[in-house]
Amino acid sequence: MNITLPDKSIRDLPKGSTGLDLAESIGPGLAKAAIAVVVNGIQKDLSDPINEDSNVSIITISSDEGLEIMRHTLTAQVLARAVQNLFPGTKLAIGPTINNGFYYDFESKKTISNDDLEKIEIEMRKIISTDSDIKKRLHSKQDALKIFSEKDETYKEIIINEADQDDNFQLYYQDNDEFVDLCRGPHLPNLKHIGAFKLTKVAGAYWKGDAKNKMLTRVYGTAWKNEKDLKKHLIAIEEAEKRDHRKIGKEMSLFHFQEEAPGMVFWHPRGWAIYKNLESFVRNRLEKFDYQEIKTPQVVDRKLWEASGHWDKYRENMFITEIDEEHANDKRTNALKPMNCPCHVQVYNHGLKSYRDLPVRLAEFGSCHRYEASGTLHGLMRVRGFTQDDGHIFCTESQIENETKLFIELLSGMYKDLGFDNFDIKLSTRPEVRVGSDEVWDKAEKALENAIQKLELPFEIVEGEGAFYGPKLDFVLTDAIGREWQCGTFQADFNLPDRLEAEYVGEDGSKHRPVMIHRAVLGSFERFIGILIENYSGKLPLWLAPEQVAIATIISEVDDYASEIEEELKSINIKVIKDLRNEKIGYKVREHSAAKVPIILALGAREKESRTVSVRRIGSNNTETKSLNDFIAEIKVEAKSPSS
RNA sequence: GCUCAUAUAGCUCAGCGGUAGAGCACUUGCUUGGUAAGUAAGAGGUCACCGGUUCAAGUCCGGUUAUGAGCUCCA
Repeated sequence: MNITLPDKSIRDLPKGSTGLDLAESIGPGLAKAAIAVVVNGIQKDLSDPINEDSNVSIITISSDEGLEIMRHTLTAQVLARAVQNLFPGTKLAIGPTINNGFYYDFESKKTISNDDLEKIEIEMRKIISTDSDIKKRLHSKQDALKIFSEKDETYKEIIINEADQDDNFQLYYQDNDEFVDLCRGPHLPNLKHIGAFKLTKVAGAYWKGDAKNKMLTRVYGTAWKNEKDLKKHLIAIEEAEKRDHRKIGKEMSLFHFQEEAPGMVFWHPRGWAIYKNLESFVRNRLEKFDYQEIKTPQVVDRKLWEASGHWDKYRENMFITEIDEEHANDKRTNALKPMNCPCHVQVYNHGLKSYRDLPVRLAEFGSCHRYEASGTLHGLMRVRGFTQDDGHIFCTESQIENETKLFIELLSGMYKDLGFDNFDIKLSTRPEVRVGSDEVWDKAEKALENAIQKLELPFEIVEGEGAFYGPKLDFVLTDAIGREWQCGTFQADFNLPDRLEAEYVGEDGSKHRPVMIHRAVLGSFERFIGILIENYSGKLPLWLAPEQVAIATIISEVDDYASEIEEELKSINIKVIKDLRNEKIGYKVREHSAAKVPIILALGAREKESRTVSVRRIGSNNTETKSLNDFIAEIKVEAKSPSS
């Protein structure tokens, strides 16, 4: 039979040759490095026979595919075996690979904790050092079930029973046959191909990812082809931890949380300064795009939530308020608003609207409260009290396309000015369960798609992931270290205008339902500020920084000069810290650098004499001396918000 | 919400049955020093909360709350 290699060369091998035979026919080096093959696009074990003319490529650990196979073998054959060696009676569930590593889910009588990881690693290295071959046998369903039921591997039995095949269940063994695991494969032919690895954490995980099921113990690890790559990865994780907004927020005293209000931010002066800078940036942009800003109530009677449908669906996530009976006649049940849209419809409904008024664009910095499950709270990223840069557009179906286009223009400009040049767009289409006719969905999906295409932007379609009330666009930005954050959203809604009876008078003189579009660019201010802090490692651009210039004196004779500069900077709205303390300049520089003040001016006798300033910028160890007038002119321009 | 872990000074952490510790920060004295820590002294704590074991509990046990890592969830 003829085997076609990726370089199009053809080799003639006897029928039934294995991947290993093929590799050997090419060269001994490759035979040694080979770990698996891809036959006609499907990954196979090196020992699998090839029975017909095929396109075959050989996988080594240097490729992404090879690395994944190695991680897979490491978890399924080594980690699983090590845990069973150490903790007999542990049952195996599943052990897949993930980005940069792998995990395995176990059910064990012994609670496995982080302290056990080192012990498990040692056991794993012991197993690897045996250089065992990994062998595969195929079993019928019945045989496979028998093998695992004897071992009391409940989860493997479930997997086999739920599989649609009747035979060819792949079981992998190591040398002595003591350890067996069911696996789709392929695996390394021998444990000596395993590279560098480290177990990273243990955590609970539900069987099959369903909260109704039993909680299993999941052990996570990371694995690479060599020590160098492993180290690189561990350093990258450390770097990411250094920019954790909770850590930086504490260091810079931006905000805090406390027990009495879990998930609600106590903003400190400096953190709130950032918030205000961001808010006024957004406000200016919204005005430019013809939004009208409104403000609606925090506490609203349940009747409105019943009408909007939220009471039925999301009540368990709402903060409900009841008035103490002793103190009020009015015992109505209210809820803190979990979202702004029902209130926005109330504003829209006030006064008769004509088709000439559309589109109506209402915006609100809407404070919302949602009772999020306690385990999901996470710094500023996931909170219970937050403020959306929310907005709702009431328009006709035929206006959706243009509104989409305008929104993307608004959003891309804002992201760019905030320092995010790249973002992806995801278009989510109709889900199985939905409201509205197919005809309307066709039009709405088409409108969103057309708008993106006219702007010549790439996008991805996510089938069936739209909300039940309409299709949506999600905007995902990429931060400085390559992490993705979904922030912006644009959702057409055919449901709420109906439920809350929004109307406009059409050209024909009769009443029609407008389409409502829910949209946000940042998502929530809290979360977005968290993202900004992590993106910039706290070193925010001058216009967003809570304190912009620190004036640090070297000798007390220049205090008056420092005060003069302070006054001048304040007069052009620059936020200044004047540091006249009896400390050395090195001490002052260190302190203000740690506080991430963008600009430090050091003033000594020379500067006062020549009316200059010595400028030191955050992130740089160089200083630059320039005339006070030049500095003022420069900073005046630089500190301007990009929205002004 | 679930699993596991953690909770000691403003911050970072040590202490693990026998009178609460360190570094930094803070206050005061000396020091006017040229770009990431001058120097000395002082002050600062119901050891998260509630209960239990013990002659004796930050220390051991149980519960509560919060936080962390995952899981589930996110209108």
